[in-house]
Amino acid sequence: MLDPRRLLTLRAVVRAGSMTAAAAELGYTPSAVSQQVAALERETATPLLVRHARGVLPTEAGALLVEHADVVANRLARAAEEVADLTALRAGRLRLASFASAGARLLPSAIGAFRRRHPAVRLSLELREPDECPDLLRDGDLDLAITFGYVPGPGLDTEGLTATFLSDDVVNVALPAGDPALEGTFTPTDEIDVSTLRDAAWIRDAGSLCREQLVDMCATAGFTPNIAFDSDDFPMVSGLVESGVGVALVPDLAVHQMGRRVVLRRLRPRVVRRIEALTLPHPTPATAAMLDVLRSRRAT
Amino acid sequence: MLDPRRLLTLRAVVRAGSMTAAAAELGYTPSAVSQQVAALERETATPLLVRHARGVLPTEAGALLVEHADVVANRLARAAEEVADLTALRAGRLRLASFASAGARLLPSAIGAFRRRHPAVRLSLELREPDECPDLLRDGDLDLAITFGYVPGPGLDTEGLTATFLSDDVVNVALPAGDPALEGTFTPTDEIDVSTLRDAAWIRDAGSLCREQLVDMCATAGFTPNIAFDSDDFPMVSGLVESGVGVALVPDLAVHQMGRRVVLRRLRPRVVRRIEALTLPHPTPATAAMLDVLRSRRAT
DNA sequence: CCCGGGCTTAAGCTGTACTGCATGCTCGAC
DNA sequence: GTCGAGCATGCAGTACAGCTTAAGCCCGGG
Repeated sequence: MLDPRRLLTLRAVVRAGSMTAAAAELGYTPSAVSQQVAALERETATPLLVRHARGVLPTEAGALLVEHADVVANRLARAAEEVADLTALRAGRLRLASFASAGARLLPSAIGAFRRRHPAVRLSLELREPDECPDLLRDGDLDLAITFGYVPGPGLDTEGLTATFLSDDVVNVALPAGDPALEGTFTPTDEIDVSTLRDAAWIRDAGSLCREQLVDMCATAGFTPNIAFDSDDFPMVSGLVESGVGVALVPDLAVHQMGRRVVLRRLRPRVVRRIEALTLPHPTPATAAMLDVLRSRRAT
Repeated sequence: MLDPRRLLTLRAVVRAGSMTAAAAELGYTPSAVSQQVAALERETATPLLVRHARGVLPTEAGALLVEHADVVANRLARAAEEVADLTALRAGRLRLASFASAGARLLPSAIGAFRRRHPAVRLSLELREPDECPDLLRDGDLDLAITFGYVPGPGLDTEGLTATFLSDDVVNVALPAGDPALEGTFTPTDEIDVSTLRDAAWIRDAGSLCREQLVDMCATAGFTPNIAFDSDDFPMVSGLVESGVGVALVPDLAVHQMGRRVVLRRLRPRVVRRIEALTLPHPTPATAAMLDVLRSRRAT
């Protein structure tokens, strides 16, 4: 493989028509350029220039090398330019992940704002459970993940990652509408003590964190929940609750997926999902920009 | 424009998966590689690698640069390879020039032999008068020229060029077939003294060297020729001679273009066109190969 | 808790490659 | 013919880029 440095000086020489002119362009002395070309001719064991009284002309081999040098030079210039585009957010990509209910409720408006500000950045979003995200981030398969962790609760292993608090998602319990007076209301009015639900049958969200959370919460209250059903779909959970199969935990973000014949109550002690944005500690420009957007939404 | 050297080490690092492995491949210490990458990150003001416990992974910018580096590396390899092809005559071109009669008689078999030996070399041939060729060669517009110079005569200005003798082309005088006994013979048998032609009308080859040569020759013999006609076409010259318009100088190489009703005689003093191959002093491989072919033909 | 693999940093050295200058060459002008 | 301008080149000296060495740090695993 030829020395690219020398190839580029050959290119400058041929374009300028003389070593002296090329040297002036490159900020060198003619002697330096001459030595570079001589070195390249040694490398290729081929004369590349024919020396004239008033400059030089390329041989066939020289002209061939200049063509390649043009491509190389263009690539080097484009490479620098594209990296600049990346940092200026005139290009690039942002790979997002989020859990389902945030993807549906929280992200769309943020994504819209981001796209208006940086239309050239390609966005992608995949649905991921919070506990999958840290490894995906660490492996470089993801740029930003919207996750949650239950409070109280163990939280995620975010070693080596940066977590940005976004909001708290309060968890309710969904009850079948036994009292006709409550039908049609989605606003959680009264609180209900967890221990009250000691004997209830539970319909459980199938997400791995939610599964554990239910068991942990009940253990704290001193009992083991009776799991009647696992489902990963809130409309279905809603149907099961309405049919009287059991009760279910439903965070605020998923409330809109509940049917009309379900009653929601706050829990006591209060259970919250802490929603965070997870990133690598040195975020890419696009990632940082999205964090800005998310933080600004939080304020409003 | 980025430093291509550093770009290529970045490529090696990403391909190897770690700086240490890349260093081993490149024959450097890990420290050297680390410094190169750090320099590139400074140049681009962008992190290019994310450091892990067991190696490194490229950031988006890093991956982008590696793509460009791949192209650069391929080009550098191809460039070296194609230059090697050129010197090994597996590629390249050979631009020939010759005067008309050599192009028709002397070159075809040489070109055939060359093509059999080096089929990958692209050949081109243009018709040029000898006095045009030195400048074309010096300007790099030509690789090899078949030329002639009259002996005795001034010869060409071949300063800075290399001339390879190929053959001597003896010049005859073409006379109208006044004697019916001579009709139908093309073999120049007897000689004729130039001074004998003092009063003849001349049909002159229009080629610049031939025009002068006729005048010079006659001046040496002590008279000025009476030019009746200039033509650049030997069949036409032949016709004019046959019609009795005048006499003409016809070298051996053009004899086959003469009609049947023309008589040819050697001149005294003998006039010869010295046929040479003209090249630059450091011929390209293809040019050298063609010189070999021409020299070997000369021997046979 | 220690160990090992890997990246980084600082310091020092080496070799590449640039400068400066003298030389040789060609061409054009006087 | 002589001289000067413009250009390429070679040599000696030098400076700096980039390498090595050595030490340190971080992280993950036994």
